[in-house]
Amino acid sequence: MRRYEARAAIAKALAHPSRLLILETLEKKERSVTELTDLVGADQSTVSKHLSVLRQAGLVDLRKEGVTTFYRVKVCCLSGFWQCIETVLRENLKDQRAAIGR
Amino acid sequence: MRRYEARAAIAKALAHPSRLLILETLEKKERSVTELTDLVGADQSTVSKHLSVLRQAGLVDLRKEGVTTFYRVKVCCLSGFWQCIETVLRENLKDQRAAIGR
DNA sequence: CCTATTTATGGTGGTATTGCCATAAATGCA
DNA sequence: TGCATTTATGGCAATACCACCATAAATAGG
Repeated sequence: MRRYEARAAIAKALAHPSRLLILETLEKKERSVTELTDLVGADQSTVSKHLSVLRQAGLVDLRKEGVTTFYRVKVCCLSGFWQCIETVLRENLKDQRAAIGR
Repeated sequence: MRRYEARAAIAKALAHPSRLLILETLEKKERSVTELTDLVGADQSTVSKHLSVLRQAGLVDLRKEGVTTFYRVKVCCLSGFWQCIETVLRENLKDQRAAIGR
């Protein structure tokens, strides 16, 4: 069961819309907290905590340059995750349509 | 942002150790609620609710046969998810070792 | 018909998550 | 030094999640 707790901890870090947005953005290039705060549109402290969650899970890494902190994606396996999610969403949509059409 | 909420809903369904155990078990073959309750080792009502969460997310499907309900995996994309999680866990372990060794 | 089995659901208490505010710490610049 | 900028953290209230208990509903068997 220990094994599944470790896995669930990663999934939990992925289980928030703002964090998914952040992750996908960081996949393109690194960003400062200020930039990510503008992107997400929440309080700076809120974004900082989201970043902390992603970091604890080992999904992102940071690089300090003077007073600003640049975050970047640490792992290279996210495409598998995105694909899985998108597949499920497509299936669900298809089922919904089928249910309505009947 | 709507798009990320839909994605996060799927990730949320994956963000619990019991649900991950259930999913991985169902990948092999369909199971009844009783079987899954024994497997997880929680209350039957708890397992039933976990299954409801997985179903709402579109991750599992059910088939009723008399009084028993058989659940089965509905999507075929989970391997991408497992691989991503495992990769992250391996990376984290490696980093931990490196941090201790220094 | 009565009973046992199987599953789902309402209720409840405890815990965790989330968001914002205020603020501290660190850095850079005039 | 004084001040602005950038992040991180503690505090707190609202919400969501989770586990169990009790129980209802449906079916199968005697």
